[in-house]
Amino acid sequence: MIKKVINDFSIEQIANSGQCFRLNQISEKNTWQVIALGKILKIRQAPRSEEVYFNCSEEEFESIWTEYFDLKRDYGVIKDLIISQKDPYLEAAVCYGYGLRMLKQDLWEMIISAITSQQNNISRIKQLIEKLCNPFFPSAAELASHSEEFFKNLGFGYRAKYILKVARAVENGSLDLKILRQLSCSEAVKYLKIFPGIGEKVANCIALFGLHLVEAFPVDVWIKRIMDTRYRGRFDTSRFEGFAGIVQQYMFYYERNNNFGARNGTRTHTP
DNA sequence: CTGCAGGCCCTTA
DNA sequence: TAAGGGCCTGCA
Repeated sequence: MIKKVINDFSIEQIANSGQCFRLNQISEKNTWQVIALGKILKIRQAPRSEEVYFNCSEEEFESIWTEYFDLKRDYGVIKDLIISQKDPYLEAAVCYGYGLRMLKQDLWEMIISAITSQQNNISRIKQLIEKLCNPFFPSAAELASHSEEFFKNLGFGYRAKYILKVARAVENGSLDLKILRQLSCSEAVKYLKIFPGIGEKVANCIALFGLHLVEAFPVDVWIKRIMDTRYRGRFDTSRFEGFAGIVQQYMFYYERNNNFGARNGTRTHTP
C-alpha cells in the first residue's frame, strides 16, 4: 500500500455518487475496490481523513490513478467558484459532497453503462454490468460477437438491442471512438445521439463520465426534480460555463443521499 | 395487484 | 415542438 494525502477526496462519496458502477466497498475495514482500465485497485481511507492508501506501485499510481481520480484538478477552486454564486442550495450541496471527484472512466465502458442505466436503478445496473465482466470490461468486439438474446437472457431487457447495435457500430467503424474523443461537447452529444438507445441524457453522461468533458450537464429525473422544485424550472447553467457537469454531480449526490425520497417538494430543504 | 427506477423511441397534432 | 404511450425487469 502506498500512502497519499489528498484534499477534497472521499472514496466513500465517490463510490456512492452513481457515476461509476464498479467501485464498491469490500469487507476489509474502510476499504473499497475498483476494477477499471484493466486494473484492480484497493483503496483504504478512514472517514474524514485526507490520508488515502492505494495498493499499487508509485509508477502505476502516477501513470493511471492520478488521472482516473482527477487528482490534478483543484476542487477547492471549483468549490469557491460555486460558493461565490451565493446560492444556498448549491452551497449546501458542495459542503455535503466535499470529497466528490469526476472520475475519468473508460469511454467504451461508459457508453454501455450509460445505455444500461436508462430507466433502471443503480443496484440493478451494477449487477448487469458485472455480468458482462470477467473480471475486466469486454471489448466492443467481444460484445458484438453475441446475439440480442444473449443480452436479454442476462436481463438487459429492451436495452439488449441497443447494446448489440452500438457494439456492432464500433466494430464496423460507424461509431468511431477516436473521432468521438476529438469532438467538442455539443458535437460529441450530437454524434452519440445518432445511435439507437442514446438520447440527450445518456449522451451527456457519456460526454461527462467517458469523455471527461465537464461542461456536459446530464438532466435526469433527480436533476429535473431539483430544477423544478428549487429553481421553478429555470436553472441557469451558464453561471458555471465550462464546468456545469461538476456542479451537476454535487447536486445529484446531495439530492440522492441527503434528501432521499423527496418528491415534488414534499420534503423541505435543510441546509 | 400497481408503481416505478439516473430514458428513449415512435406516433400525433 | 410538445405531449403521451409503450417498453424489459425486478422490487416495494
